[in-house]
Amino acid sequence: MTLHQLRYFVAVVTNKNFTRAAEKCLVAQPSLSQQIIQLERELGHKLLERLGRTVRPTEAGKMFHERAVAILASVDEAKRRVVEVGDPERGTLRVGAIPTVAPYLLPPLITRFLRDFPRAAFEVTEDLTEHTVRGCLDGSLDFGLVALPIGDPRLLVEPILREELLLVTPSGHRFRRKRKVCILDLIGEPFILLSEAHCLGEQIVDFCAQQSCQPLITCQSAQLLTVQELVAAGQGISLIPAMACAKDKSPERHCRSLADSKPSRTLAVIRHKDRYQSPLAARFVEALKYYARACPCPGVTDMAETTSVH
Amino acid sequence: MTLHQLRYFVAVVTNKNFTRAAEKCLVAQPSLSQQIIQLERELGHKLLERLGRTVRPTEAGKMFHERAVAILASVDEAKRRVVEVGDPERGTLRVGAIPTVAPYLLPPLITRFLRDFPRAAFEVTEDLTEHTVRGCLDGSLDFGLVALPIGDPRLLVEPILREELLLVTPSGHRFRRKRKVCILDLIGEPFILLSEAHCLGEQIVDFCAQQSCQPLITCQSAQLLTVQELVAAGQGISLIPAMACAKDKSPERHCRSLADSKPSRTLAVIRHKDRYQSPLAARFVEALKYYARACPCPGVTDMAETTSVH
DNA sequence: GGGTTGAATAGGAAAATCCGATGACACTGC
DNA sequence: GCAGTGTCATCGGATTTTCCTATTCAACCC
Repeated sequence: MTLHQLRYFVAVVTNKNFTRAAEKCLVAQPSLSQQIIQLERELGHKLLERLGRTVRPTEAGKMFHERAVAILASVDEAKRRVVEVGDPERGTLRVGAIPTVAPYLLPPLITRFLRDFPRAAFEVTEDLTEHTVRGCLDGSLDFGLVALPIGDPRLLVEPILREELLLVTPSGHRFRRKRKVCILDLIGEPFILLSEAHCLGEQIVDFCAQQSCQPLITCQSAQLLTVQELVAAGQGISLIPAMACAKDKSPERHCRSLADSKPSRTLAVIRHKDRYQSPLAARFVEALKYYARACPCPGVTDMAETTSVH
Repeated sequence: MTLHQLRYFVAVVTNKNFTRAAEKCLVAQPSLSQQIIQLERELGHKLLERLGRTVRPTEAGKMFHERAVAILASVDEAKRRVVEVGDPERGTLRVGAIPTVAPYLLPPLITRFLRDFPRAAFEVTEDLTEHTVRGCLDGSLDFGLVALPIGDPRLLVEPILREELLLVTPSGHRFRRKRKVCILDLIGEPFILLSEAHCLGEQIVDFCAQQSCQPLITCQSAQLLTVQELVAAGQGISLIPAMACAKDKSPERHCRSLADSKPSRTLAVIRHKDRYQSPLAARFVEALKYYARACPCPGVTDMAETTSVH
């Protein structure tokens, strides 16, 4: 058995296809096929079912895949830890973050962190909550930045900051003339919602349902930026995280707090409970908390020193 | 990085010597040297300090060694689990046991188990408590049979049976004429002790100290069998586990229970808390408990259904 | 059926690994 | 000191493994 064989096998399972897997692994398809066949021969079991056009793992294959991913992650971690020995400020931090957080929180944070730790390096992976969680579990991420709630008991969840969701309206909207806008004012208002694939989209729907306020959803978009631009274009109003509003300098739209029940979300760092945390990673989490306290952005409040919840 | 390189590296660390490691790995020494050098080059760090005649790992090397052992164990486990898929009664059980237990408990148990599960296989490793514990921790053993106490919090400890330590005397000893022998009768009596490397040796010393009874230790031996033979040869008396007495058919020595405070030890199965337990391994632990209940040997009592202790 | 997609096979090239012989170095014993 | 020994690194060539291109074979799709 070879680590290459494990890599090839994992690639086939994730791509469900030999040819694409071979491309990803930068080898020719026959080479990959041979290695898989040899792996199966050594183990004495078929790992993959080749049925016509699709490939999927057998029962044994599923089990083996799980272990193979763990082994590869473990190899990777061993390598990275060797680099860290003797210079705890050197190393690569693999950070996952959801798309509604990553562009607003990470760039200033990473910039500042690299000023203090110039020999650190970053690998940022922007993806939905589900994938970020999976990355933390299988070891391909050191930690993830996501919004609560997070349920997995294998993860350590540290709340970092609470972020208000602000009302964003086109500049010329009639709400601008109101002294205050309440949640129930949104009823019947054309509303632009983030796709429910994002946890933020879900959370807004839940919040509105709780407040018995059903806005008139006119449009669903996959990106926060698109939502903002649609608002500017006069297609409706929306609720947007405070940090996204703070970054938004466009004169065509305007952000404000709701007057009565202010919706918010809590961002948290998640990481695997049992996995080793490098000194550098620990420093980054510290920096993150410090940043939350010092954040100049209105609508963002740091968490009181909470103990970790799972 | 290659799995072979990891194996070679681990072999060098355990043997503290390239040449011997190469022999163990069934390759020539230059091949092994090259692979180690390449591994070090890839990681960008020296892993081993070659100082004159001895080799020892650097700081980075120690850390990497720990991970390498875990990775290799994990590869091994993945292989073994593939074999188990589809036939949960097939597989290899890697059992560790201390020398004062292994020859008395395992042979009948394994014989009986193989009658019920003929497609199972065994790999028995007989070694002192410390090594057995280490094997369970690093994954080279599925479980271990040891005597309490066991302190490591990463282990699951299930007490199996309590075994009395019986007094063994030469056939013609004056104790044979006594109706009962008490612990304090042993004072000043020539006593043959098992080497304190064995936990049993330690336990007997502790027990005697507790009872303020200091026998006259005339001889320390590394094997239980040697102790028994020395007793038969009239060199003294000793305390021997009940199962060892039951196996002992020699007419030259005689076993009996102490009349007052009966010393005993508790045997337990230990295994890693987080590691996967194969169905077959679970069946073996069951068989072990069943055997403890049905054990025909006087001085052995099974544990009441206890919850696992750590 | 002809076209397409995708995995296996074949044969030879390229690369990695291995081996024996040898060199370099330190320690040992006289 | 100085030969002797134990031990790891280096060298050149043999062996084995891996990889690539070209091709075949099988399933699916019109």
